[in-house]
Amino acid sequence: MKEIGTVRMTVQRQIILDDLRSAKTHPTADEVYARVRLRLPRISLGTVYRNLEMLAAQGMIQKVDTVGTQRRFDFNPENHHHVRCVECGAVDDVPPGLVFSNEDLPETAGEYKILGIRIELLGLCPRCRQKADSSS
Amino acid sequence: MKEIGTVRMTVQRQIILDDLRSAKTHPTADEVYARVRLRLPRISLGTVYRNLEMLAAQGMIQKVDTVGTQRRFDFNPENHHHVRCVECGAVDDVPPGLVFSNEDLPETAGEYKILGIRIELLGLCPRCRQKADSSS
DNA sequence: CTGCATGCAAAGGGTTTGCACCGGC
DNA sequence: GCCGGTGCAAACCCTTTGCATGCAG
Repeated sequence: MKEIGTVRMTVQRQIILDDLRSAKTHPTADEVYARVRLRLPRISLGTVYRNLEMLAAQGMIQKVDTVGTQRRFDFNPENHHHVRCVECGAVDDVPPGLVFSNEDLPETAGEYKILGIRIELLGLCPRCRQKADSSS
Repeated sequence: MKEIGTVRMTVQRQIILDDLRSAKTHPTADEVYARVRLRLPRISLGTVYRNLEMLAAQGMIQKVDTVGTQRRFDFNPENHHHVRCVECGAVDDVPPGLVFSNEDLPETAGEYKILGIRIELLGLCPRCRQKADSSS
């Protein structure tokens, strides 16, 4: 168990958090980097990664891990699921209760003790849906 | 839509498939590589990747994508979920029907048209469970 | 013979890290 | 002033790819 010392609120961290909260999307680290750089031209990508990771560890934001693609981040730390567009990679929130609520979690599965579940819906976003319709 | 030509059954592909089917675990590409090399010392890791990918595309095996870790492969191509041990990374099958059956899939979520779902249970394997108990 | 598959090695892409300096508290 | 944070660049790690050669059908 590693003890964490004091967490400082640096300008960088503040602006990263601001950006995430105001964008209300699910950006990747480099998208955050690109935007934050407009306000803080000398910030480094490493710092962005470090801060996103740390903010997630503090429970102030949430990591959205998706398989085979870049990690994304969510300003909303509440536990909820995500949909990913298989065409364009867009990620959005799933209305709560739609597919699985945590009460449904079994205590064990086979010989495993269950601690959590990761769910990722795959689908077509409105935009790509239209494109698919009009091209068929 | 890319047309696939004839798929040949090479020695390499046969042995990789054999290995996966007899191991009945969920190995990573390099674990397969290590074992197959005992029988085929000159095989390359690239070939292992290419074949695993191809066998999965043919529906003869299944990819087990887990977030933030190495990809794993499953000799069983049937659609089923997996549990991953958060301690040691071990991956096992979840008894069918335990958490979610595909009939439960909604057609839409928000504005997205739903095509599929990826579920990954997180837990403690029997071994790590014991370790945790005895150390507390 | 044809063209898919292989071995090798290099490139790729996202993420992490070592280090010296910087700046919150 | 102390110690966590930063910028920079290099390292990492898994996976993919280009290319000349090999071999299945």
